[in-house]
Amino acid sequence: MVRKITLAEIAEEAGVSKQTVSRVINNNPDVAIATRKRVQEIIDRLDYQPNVLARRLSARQTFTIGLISSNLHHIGPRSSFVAIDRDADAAGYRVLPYFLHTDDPVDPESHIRALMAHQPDAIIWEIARTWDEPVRIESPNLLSKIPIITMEYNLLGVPSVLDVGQQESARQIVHHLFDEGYKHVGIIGGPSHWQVAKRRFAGWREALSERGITFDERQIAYGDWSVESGAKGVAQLLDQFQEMDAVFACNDQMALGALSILNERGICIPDEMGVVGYDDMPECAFFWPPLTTVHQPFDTYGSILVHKAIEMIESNVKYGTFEAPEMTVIRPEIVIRRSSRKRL
Amino acid sequence: MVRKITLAEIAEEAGVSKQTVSRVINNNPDVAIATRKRVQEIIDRLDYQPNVLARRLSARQTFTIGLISSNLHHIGPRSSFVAIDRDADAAGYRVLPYFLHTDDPVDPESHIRALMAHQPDAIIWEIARTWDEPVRIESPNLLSKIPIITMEYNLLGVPSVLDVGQQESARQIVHHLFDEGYKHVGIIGGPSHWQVAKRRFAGWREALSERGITFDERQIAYGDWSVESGAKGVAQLLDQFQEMDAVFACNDQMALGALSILNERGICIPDEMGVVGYDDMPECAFFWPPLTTVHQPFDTYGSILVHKAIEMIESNVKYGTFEAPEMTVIRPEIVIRRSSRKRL
DNA sequence: CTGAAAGCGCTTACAG
DNA sequence: CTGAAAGCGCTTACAG
Repeated sequence: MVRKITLAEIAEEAGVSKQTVSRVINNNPDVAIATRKRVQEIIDRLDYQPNVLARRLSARQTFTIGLISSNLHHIGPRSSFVAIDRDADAAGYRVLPYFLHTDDPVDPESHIRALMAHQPDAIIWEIARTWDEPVRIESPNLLSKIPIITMEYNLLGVPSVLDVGQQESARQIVHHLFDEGYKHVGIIGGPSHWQVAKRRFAGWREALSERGITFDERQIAYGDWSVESGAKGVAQLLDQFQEMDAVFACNDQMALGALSILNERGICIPDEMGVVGYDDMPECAFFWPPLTTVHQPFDTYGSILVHKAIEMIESNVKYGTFEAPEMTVIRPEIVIRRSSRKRL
Repeated sequence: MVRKITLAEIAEEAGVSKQTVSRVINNNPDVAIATRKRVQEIIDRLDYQPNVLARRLSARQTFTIGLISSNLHHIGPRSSFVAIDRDADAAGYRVLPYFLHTDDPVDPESHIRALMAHQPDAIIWEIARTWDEPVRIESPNLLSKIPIITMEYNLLGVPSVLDVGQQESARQIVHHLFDEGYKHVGIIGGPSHWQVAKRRFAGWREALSERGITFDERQIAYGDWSVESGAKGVAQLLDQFQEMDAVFACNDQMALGALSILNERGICIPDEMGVVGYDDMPECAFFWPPLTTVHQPFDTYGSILVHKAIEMIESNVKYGTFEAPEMTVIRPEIVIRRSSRKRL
């Protein structure tokens, strides 16, 4: 391996001390203009690039934000991640992502510990998983050192900085179906260990009960968020819940699967069957027919997470202490398209 | 900020030298069993986690692979990235991703230089962009130190390790349309600074010329890969190329946009109009009607890139030199679904 | 405005 | 099997 140029060599070449070179690369104003110019020229000529590892090791801060995130194949984690990465970059931080590649049970402590070894200034926990028993991070070592924040639900004993009204918007979209004149609303739920799946399911149940409808097991199918599972789910519902005239798929992908089966069987949407989804992925407006859904501003979620994390980091650097910022509340709105317009 | 436990403290506590602790955490066999046990117990009790930065700074290797990638909103870069991250993890490497968030012109040298500051063991350049004039990495400093590989096209003067037959499969899918009896095939192309867009376009043109068809500007619309642009593109084609009876959208998203407009206008697919896409994203089989497309094994692309990179890293570590591995050739296959089955 | 010294937390030869 | 010394490439007080 070819050796890389070091700060010491620049200092030597310029006939100054290492600190002076350090000041130049860090834009410290306490350098004479002539000195700065001479050093900078040598840096440029030798194509010198400071070693980030060394810099991070010796400095107080690494300007790094750890992120523990779900699989990027899902629109939510993906869109939030893109926003997190972009906004962190713009603020002078690097994101250190740690992606979970399976849907297996996760052990938050071990993941956070692994990330901690990289000395991030803060950690964002972006996994929407739920556990049968409450899970909290126990090790005080882990909690006290740097800010750790979560997306929504206070699962880990760490502050959640963002409250998304999943249940409320699910409730609203189901009410919308009733308002349109549909009577028998089935649901294709998400995997039950996802917190968001539970919330959306609860919203459906709440709307039913507000309409005085008795809860019925036949109205329920479960998917795994995938298109295939939405297709299977609607087929199962058509079979076991024959009076069904509308279906709430708990994400847009599953709604697409449902649309496909319904179209295939010649069931007319929205006249004979209403279909609604959740997320408002960019494709929704181009489904056949265009899909009514709940719009989630994932981009905003990501931005909020980064900015709260940075806020906490800066407090930590300045005062040696940090506290949870105020929780931001977001209420996703429903977007009505043709798939649910029975009255038209 | 609370202090973190260091190797020195473990050594002190255990009454051994730092090297011995180092040997324990690195699973070096040259440690007496009793010593190892005692040290390990203290490590566990104090919840010690070695500082990755310090380790990387002093060791020869960082076990890090730099990645320069396009926006993850596109299925290709995203799926490949997931595979790269997963396979690198499995092999004991961390991926250091650097995502481009805009579609603006990029300067490869500056991106590679920025990544280099993190001391990766190799770099994967995963941007499919093209430049008007040939772009090569000039700085010998950049090229000689660590392996840098690209996805396909030898854009940068660095080895490309994967050859995907984009043009050939585009050609095949257009021939498939002719075989089904379609006569007038329009195209919705991708942005022209994407290498893959050029290749797919060339495949379309090649098929036309093989069928003895004269090239006609009215048959062409350009999109930007998005669903919206596919919708606009097909509307434009319907307008300017009225005899059109089939359309090749250069990715599935744009094909979805096209399907939407065609359905909207009551044009029957596949009888009156054939539609084909490119990529075979998981949703394709559930479009209305299900979409004929070219299947790209993005997952495999990612795996190949990682494994070639690791191969080169290991050669570099062992022999202090590396060379470009053999290029792997992949020929994506077409997947025929209903959107193009005129003969049915 | 500039520099000599110490230190960040590890690993690498080398010696025994 | 174990350890004293030097070093990775920077930054941080501190002194002048």
